[in-house]
Amino acid sequence: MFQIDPKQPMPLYEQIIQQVKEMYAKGLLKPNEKLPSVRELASHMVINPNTVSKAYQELERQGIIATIRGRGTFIVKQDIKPAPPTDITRLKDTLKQVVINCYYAGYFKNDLIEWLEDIYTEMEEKADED
Amino acid sequence: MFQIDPKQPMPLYEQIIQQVKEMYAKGLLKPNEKLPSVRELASHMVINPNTVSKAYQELERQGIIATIRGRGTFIVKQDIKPAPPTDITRLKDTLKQVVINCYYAGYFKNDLIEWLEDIYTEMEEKADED
Amino acid sequence: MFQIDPKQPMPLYEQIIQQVKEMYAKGLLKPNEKLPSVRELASHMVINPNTVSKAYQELERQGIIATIRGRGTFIVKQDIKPAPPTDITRLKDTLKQVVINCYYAGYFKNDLIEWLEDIYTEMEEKADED
Amino acid sequence: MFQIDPKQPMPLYEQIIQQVKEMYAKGLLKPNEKLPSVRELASHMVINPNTVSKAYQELERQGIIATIRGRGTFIVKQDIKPAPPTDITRLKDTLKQVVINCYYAGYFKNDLIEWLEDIYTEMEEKADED
DNA sequence: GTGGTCTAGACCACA
DNA sequence: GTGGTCTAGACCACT
Repeated sequence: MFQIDPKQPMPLYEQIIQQVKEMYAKGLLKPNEKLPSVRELASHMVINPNTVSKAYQELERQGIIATIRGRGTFIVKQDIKPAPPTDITRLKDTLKQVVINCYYAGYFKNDLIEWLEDIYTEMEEKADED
Repeated sequence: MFQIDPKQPMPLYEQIIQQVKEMYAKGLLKPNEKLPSVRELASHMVINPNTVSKAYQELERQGIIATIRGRGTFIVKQDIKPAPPTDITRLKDTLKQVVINCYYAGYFKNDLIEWLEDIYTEMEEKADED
Repeated sequence: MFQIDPKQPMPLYEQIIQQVKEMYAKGLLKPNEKLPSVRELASHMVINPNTVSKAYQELERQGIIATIRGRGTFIVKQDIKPAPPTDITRLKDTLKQVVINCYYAGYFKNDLIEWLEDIYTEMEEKADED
Repeated sequence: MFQIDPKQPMPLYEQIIQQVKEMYAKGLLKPNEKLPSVRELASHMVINPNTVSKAYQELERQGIIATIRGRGTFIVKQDIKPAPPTDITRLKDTLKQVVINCYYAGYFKNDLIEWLEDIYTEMEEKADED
């Protein structure tokens, strides 16, 4: 279900967060769907339960999921709210960094737009499969 | 000249690296141009010389700059070499994360393409000013 | 385990790098084996942790070891990839310098070949002990 | 005549030393032959005279050259004296490092022996040309 | 516990 | 003047 790699620079708990968000964006996780429990996921991924717990807490803080005591953790229906300008600036900055590093790798505007198309196509395909 | 912000999550030395790469990509730094000395830049930025030194060493490792002993550090002419596939995968992954986080912020394909256009326009403008 | 000598002209951190590479080449360090922690090695060698850290970071950059966050650093399985021509030229140059300095010390081709034999014999012996 | 590269890690003055020693070993410089003056060589190489001076001083210390006041600097006839054991250990260590770094570059005993043959062949050829 | 970052300040080699 | 190395000691993020 989830794929994480401890050797990657991104923290494990953040890899989990990204995966959940990605799966929701792709439609692989629907609102009200139940997520695996912390212990279940941790043992399945062979990582520390605290790490999974931290990911879930952060996801809950972001309003992506909600835990109901004694029942489990569930995906929450997202109402897209306009993000604070700080976040948008951060996103643009990250994008700019990608652009610059692509420059040094020999990839330019058209390549990046193509990559974007690919990513969105992949997301929609997954969504249609359901 | 350089602008860094200690409050940002990105390490100071990496902010410097990004700035140098950005300035070169924009044409604000030309090959063979001398960079400020480690001490100079450090005192100007009010940070520790070691931090600047670390940034310069990493830039040298990436082949962006070269140090000539006792003389200083200089921008190196870039021959754009095809990046290893690992790096390209990393770049694509970073882009995918931006896409997903944009999804939650209510920005989609067209917005991102527009942002890309803006970034490239900004880069070319700077390059033309010389 | 490791032996370093602060009196030698080679920087401490590079001595560590060489030792790790030597031990791996000799088979004394196996893939996936854990290296001592930065603090552990530093206190054992009576040097500053930063120095060990620098050595480990450079080894990671060279793909010899990998760090897993919060877990430690581990030897990585080496896939011997053809080195860039620049590196080979550097190796040949270093070898040439050895030859020249041997000339002045009164040692010539046969002596050097004998030394090479000795070095390779030593490496294989260690490898067989496992 | 001499070729030096300020971007290489070896100090300029040591590059000069190595070149002189190499040329003597190859027979391109004969005993009693006059070397260019410090200022001459410095202006020809576009480097600081102090750097050339330092190289010459070190060469003189090693007994490779001798300066006669008012006359110039001359190559000294080498009587090969047995090197102190410390130096031999250092040479062997350097050789071992080359071996280890060759290991990671995918070159092994036979390759190194071949390289050695090449270097000695090159030296003898030059010597015969005179 | 692990490694990563940063500071302050020292000393050295090189040009 | 330049950058490189090393120390001592602090703080942080991650597991």
